[in-house]
Amino acid sequence: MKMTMKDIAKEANVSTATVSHVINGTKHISEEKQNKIMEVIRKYNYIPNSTAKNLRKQSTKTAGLIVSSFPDSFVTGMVYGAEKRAREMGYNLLLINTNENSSYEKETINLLHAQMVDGIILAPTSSGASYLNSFTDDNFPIVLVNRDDPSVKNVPKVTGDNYQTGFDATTHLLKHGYKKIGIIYAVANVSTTVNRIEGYKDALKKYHVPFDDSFIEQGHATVEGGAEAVKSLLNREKDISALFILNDLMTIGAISKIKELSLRIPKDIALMGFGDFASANIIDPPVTNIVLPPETIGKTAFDVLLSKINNPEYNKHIELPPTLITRKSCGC
Amino acid sequence: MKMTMKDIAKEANVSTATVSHVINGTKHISEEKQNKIMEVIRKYNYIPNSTAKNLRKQSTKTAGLIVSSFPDSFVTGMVYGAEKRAREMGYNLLLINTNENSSYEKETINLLHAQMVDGIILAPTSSGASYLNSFTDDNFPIVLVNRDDPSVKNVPKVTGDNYQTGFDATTHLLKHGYKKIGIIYAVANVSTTVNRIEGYKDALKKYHVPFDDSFIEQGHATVEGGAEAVKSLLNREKDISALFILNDLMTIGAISKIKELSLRIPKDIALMGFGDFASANIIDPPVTNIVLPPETIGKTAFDVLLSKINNPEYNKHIELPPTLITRKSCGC
DNA sequence: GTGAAAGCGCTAACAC
DNA sequence: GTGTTAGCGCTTTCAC
Repeated sequence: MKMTMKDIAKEANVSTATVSHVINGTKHISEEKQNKIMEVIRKYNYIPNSTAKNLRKQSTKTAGLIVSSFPDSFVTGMVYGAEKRAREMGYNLLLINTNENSSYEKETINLLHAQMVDGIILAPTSSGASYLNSFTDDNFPIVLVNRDDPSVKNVPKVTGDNYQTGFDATTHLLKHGYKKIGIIYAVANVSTTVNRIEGYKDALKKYHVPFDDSFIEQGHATVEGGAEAVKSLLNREKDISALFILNDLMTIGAISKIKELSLRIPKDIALMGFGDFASANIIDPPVTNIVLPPETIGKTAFDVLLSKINNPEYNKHIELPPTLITRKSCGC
Repeated sequence: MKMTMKDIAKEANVSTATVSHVINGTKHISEEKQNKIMEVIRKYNYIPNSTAKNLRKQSTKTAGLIVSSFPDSFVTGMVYGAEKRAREMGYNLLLINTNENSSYEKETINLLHAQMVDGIILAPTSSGASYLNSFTDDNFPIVLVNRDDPSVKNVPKVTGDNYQTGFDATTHLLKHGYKKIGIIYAVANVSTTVNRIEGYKDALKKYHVPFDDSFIEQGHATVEGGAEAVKSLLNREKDISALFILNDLMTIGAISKIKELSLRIPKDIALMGFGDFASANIIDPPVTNIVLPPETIGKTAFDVLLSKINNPEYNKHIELPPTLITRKSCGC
């Protein structure tokens, strides 16, 4: 049978107030009653009903984590970091995957806003998140993660430094002498993609290499998508000598296609991937990647959410730097 | 300002009951009042407080998904399948990762049991889950996923057929003529490992190959762990001619180590991996894997949870069959 | 130190 | 067709 605090109180011959106080340590209760109450609690294995507690306290100690592309290895890492941190801090995490579906995203936020959650960590879809302003204006704690959206005001953000990522990756390729550098990306109109391309452009500019937007190709964020993107890009631009690929699955697909085309890496075409997938080192040749720390981003996002919950004025933008892991595919 | 149903009722000159009925469609309300109410609701962008609703209805429309090793690609796939299905069915998912920590698992289940969740999908740790019986006896809906634990009664289960996985993988290697087949695994005392090894033994028996338990090696479920396990196994058993590796990251580590040892795959040592990782096809040689469908397992687990919620007597064990993806590493 | 009781925001039985 | 109201299980103010 399901026990309530009332039942416990009755059996211990005290009031519910007293029971509540010993459970939460909110007031000093005589040792005698305390012992008696704990005994009854243990006897029935009683656990207070969180729903009732939540209603009363207007807080659920759970946060929403809304991502838009799962399972992508980067996103998975973020989820891991956030979940771990949440747990450490006594929170639970509601995981929602919107699959880049913006109207589902809105719906979800509305739902979670209705008290199910103390705050939300959101990796927005590509459709823009300015509708969030009605929530943030209301001081509902939201933090933007991974993807930035400048149109949302009054939110803290945790992202990787995608501009620097694009800049460093491109510079590295440029230093190896490659000038015709293609880019393959998956999701348009998100800061991760846009900023990396900005960095790419600026690196080209610095090296006086003209920018050509037909060197940029979009594809699906899958192995097959990467293969197809390479094919269509190389078909159009035959003298591309290096590739910067913004997604790990696509990198794998790209390598597959390049080998199929009997092109040699890096001799005929050099390769720079994004995100450090496990097999990067045993592929022939080992693939050079530029990485952003997904787990740290997730963990930090949760910390930032907590800051925002405790201080509505907290609106920092934390940007984590990239790391270049050089192996052979870039010509190193 | 935060609106309540009472506020809406007052502004629309009706009772809260009427508001509730138009929101939930639980009774027929005159079109006139209905319109008025909807208008007020929209005006304030009102959303009913779920906590209050949950308390009243004794149901939260959220389920707990407790996994013990995240982010492992198999687990990630399961999470994806379950989350997707939950969403389709109007449920939310609370994701918890116990990191193989059994006492944290217990704690979590206690917590979630206290009304935060309508049921739980659990991939138990290796420490045994018989303590669950106190919950399942109470008809709290729990489904075991991925890892089976026969000591838990009155639960439905969704797993891969791990016995068949071990049997088929081993048989395939045997048919290629390999007799000295090593096994590398990560987690001891879980059905996934134990049953695959059972299948391995039975396959050996069928081919009249003696079983030798020093052919079995444990390691960490990481790239490095796989490398080390291969090293120590090959050090001990020099005439091993094939390897069955139960975890994808370990497979990658193993390949790395084998190449480092200047051994050729499959000539010197054949390889059978588990789980179809993206790069399997572009590694040299492409690696043969036996796979169980993580996404289907996750999706099915959620369906089964729903069945269990609706029918406390539902206790089926659904076992999904493996698929062999033959490439080159096995000698094919 | 302890208890009575109000009230969090909703649903649903019941009355009209 | 609509309103009144009890009550879900807890926390917390206020008396004592």
